[in-house]
Amino acid sequence: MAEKRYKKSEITREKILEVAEEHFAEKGFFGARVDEIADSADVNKRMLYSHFGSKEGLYTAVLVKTYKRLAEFEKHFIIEGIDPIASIRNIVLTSFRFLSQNPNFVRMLLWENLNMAKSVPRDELSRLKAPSLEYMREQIRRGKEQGIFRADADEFHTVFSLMNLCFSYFSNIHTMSAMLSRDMTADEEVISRAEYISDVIIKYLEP
Amino acid sequence: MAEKRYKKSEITREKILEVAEEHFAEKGFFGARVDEIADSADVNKRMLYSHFGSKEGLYTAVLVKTYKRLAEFEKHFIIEGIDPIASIRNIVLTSFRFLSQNPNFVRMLLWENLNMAKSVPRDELSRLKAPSLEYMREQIRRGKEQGIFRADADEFHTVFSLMNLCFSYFSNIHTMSAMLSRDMTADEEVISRAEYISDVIIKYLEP
DNA sequence: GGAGAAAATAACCAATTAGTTACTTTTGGA
DNA sequence: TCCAAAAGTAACTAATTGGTTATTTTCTCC
Repeated sequence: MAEKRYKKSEITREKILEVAEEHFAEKGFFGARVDEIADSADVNKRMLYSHFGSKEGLYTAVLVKTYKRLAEFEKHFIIEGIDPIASIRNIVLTSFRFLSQNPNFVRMLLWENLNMAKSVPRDELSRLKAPSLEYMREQIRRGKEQGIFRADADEFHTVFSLMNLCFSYFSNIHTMSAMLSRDMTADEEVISRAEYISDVIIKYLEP
Repeated sequence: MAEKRYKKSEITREKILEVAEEHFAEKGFFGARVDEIADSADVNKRMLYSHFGSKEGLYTAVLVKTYKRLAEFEKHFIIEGIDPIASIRNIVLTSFRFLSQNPNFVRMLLWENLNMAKSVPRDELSRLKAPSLEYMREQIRRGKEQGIFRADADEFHTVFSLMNLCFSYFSNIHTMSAMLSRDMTADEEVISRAEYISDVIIKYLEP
């Protein structure tokens, strides 16, 4: 049972990671404080450093963990034996489900986007390239072959728009709610938004 | 000429503001350093404080200035005497022009969105509510009245989508370029994107 | 041209920050 | 039972940070 030895260390590590995710998602890399993370996790700062080496090391670990959740979720995008239109609706709904369940993912991605090309090199993360993107494109292609979608519909831009529409709903929800004077966090609002996005995309694709 | 007195002070103020915008847009409120801003502006830190009171005061001043640029630009959204379809194309193109010319605006808005409800209270800014939003909605309504657009097209969601599609192109351009392995900063790419967005929106609105 | 106020400077301060060191406690296997 | 290694603690450090003070320079108006 060599693996089980000092299991408590692993628990501490997980606890730090969990708390750190909240802090980094909330305040970003520069806004988050190492001492605060250690305190919130009820762990000595020393342990944080022995596990992750530095603030940056901890941040990267959080980022990897966050991205992994998306990778694991991607299987839900794929449903066999449904028509391309249903497939697109499923992609939108699945994206909405993931994004609403993972607000930290949304925020971490936004921070990353803003801090890009700075301080922290994240080579391994730059090859994110979710496989589901290629899947979406396939669905459009399949629809074209079946004559359900226009042959001249732009596949690249459509996939890009679909992603943007889903993501930006969650990333701008607060600013937009204020700007448009309409609370968009309500459940029925979220669902109606997902439907609308599917409608727009499908209408564009249709002949 | 009492106003002209000590004009140099005003020049210093502008210089600080200009440099601070670059720093805050680049690194955000927490990432930017007061000393660096003062150094870059070739100005003594003391002057920065006598003009703006605090780091927060300076940040708010930059934010106000940035937002004002949008307010001034909004007139370009409005063109009299064109049909609703041309109007929507103009709105998209104008948004693209503004956003590509004001990368700092894009970044400041992203930082604001992430820091929202934190530390810095910005009451006066929360009532941003660009009047052009109402104008967009009017154009859709006008199209409906003329029978060019579907009567049951969702006005709110469409305005929201149009904004999101335009904004997210510029806010995610780097992440997305990497993810989709396609450099989207190139000029012809930007133009084709604007056209695509108009197409999607118009196709949704058409009967 | 000199008086007085505003603008500008440099050196300083107190608080906070990421990161470390020297030390004690716990653990699992022999 | 004992011991070596790992886990954990608390106090410390050096650097950085936003912000200030005491002082000198510059400018406008009489």
